[in-house]
Amino acid sequence: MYSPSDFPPFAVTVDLVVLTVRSDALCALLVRRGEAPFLGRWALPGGFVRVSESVDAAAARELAEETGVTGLHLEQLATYGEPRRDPRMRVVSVAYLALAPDLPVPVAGTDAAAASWVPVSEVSSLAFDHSRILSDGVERARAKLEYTPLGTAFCSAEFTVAELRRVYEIVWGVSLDPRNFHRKVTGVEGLLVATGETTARDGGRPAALFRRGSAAVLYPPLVRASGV
Amino acid sequence: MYSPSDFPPFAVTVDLVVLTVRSDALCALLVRRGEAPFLGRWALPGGFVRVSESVDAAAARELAEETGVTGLHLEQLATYGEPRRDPRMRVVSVAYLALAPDLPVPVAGTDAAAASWVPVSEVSSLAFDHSRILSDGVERARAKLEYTPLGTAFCSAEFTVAELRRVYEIVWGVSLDPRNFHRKVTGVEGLLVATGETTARDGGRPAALFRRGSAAVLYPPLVRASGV
DNA sequence: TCTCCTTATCGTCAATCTGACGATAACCCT
DNA sequence: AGGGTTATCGTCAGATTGACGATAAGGAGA
Repeated sequence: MYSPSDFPPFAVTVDLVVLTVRSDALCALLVRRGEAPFLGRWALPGGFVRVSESVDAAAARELAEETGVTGLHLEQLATYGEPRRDPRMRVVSVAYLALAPDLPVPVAGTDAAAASWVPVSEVSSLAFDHSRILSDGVERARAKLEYTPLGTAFCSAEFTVAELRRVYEIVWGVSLDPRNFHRKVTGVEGLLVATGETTARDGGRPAALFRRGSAAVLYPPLVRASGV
Repeated sequence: MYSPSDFPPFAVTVDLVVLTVRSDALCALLVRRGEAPFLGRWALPGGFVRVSESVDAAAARELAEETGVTGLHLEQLATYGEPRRDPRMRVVSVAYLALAPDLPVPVAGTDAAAASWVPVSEVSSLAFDHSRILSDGVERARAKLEYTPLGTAFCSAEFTVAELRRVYEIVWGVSLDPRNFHRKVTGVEGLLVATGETTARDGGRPAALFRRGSAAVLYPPLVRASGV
């Protein structure tokens, strides 16, 4: 199989689809490219995998560099390896999906130009094949909200049912019945852990605060395209 | 970001998790390594991505070479990039999952040593990190049977409800109620298209033959761990 | 040919789940 | 105190589910 002598050399990079929910929109973290090709164009944050570093570790490192935060949910999305996706050389890019709560500031990247949160609905054409990667990431996030507790990754450590519902509404682009959503979400085993505290962020009746539970899979799932 | 001059070189390979259902077991296609390291050990089929070829195309090519069949379902599984997964050099491997109906013969690979179908329950430790890749592939297949029409990829072009049920039973390792399975599966929109023909393969009442429909997602899904 | 065996397919029924939506509860503001 | 707002609980009819009975339609052997 492998023959160490004559393998064709590739560059391997990681690209990050970092999503958050802020100001009523699903936003992605984008950087503006500071060099050719695609100079001045928006792109996904990312960079080379180092020789002694695992690909996963490279993604975590880039994520920390870009957001200034560690501990975010990070998972592999897919690998993109068309021969001509980078005009300069053969680059295979492993894309990762990260979900973040509404972070204080976009954090200026260490190397990249200005980084900022852009609503995914307003993203036009990105550098390289990054538009494709972004939409794959968004679709993955949408799908995962159905059957995993990933929606909570968009919330801070403690959150209310209404905040979680807003996440679902914004990511899915639908509106959900607050009463049915409350019933379902509190009924899913291991999704939410009540802290016992309440909060009154909105003038209405104070809402109970929850922390994410230990469930890895939602059963029953929250189905998209339904009145929930 | 990218700086073409000083990128660290990697070898990029594809590894294939090819699954089929045969003789009452979920089986994977394995090859026996003909060279060091791991000489004589079982491994997943795979090989180098060529310079001018996309990663997806490399996977499809290797799959055709190994099985002698084209047109199988093939999807990206994940990418494995630990620094020391190959003792000789830095190799990043993009793994693919392929599902095949019970193919006539294991087909001797062009370059690899003998290939054969091995029940996944009997697979012990494979070369490299291939055990991990295989179990990721099996888990992906199990999960995808729930909400995609992928079970049909294990069947030939025309199949009966009972054949599809056997696929589910074997892959999930459970036993399903034939009556409820029949009701659900024929109730899912776009999953099955009746051919109008029947077959009597098993002594019992002849079963209607179906072809896979156009549905990409099963709604409602067939939930695992239930009496279906 | 008739009976039995096997598998396919259709029905039934109670328990559960779902979506729609009414009713309260508990806060804020004026 | 009254009105506005959000949270949470309840109710109810319709759909879905799992368990399982009943019937259909073939083959094998008596």
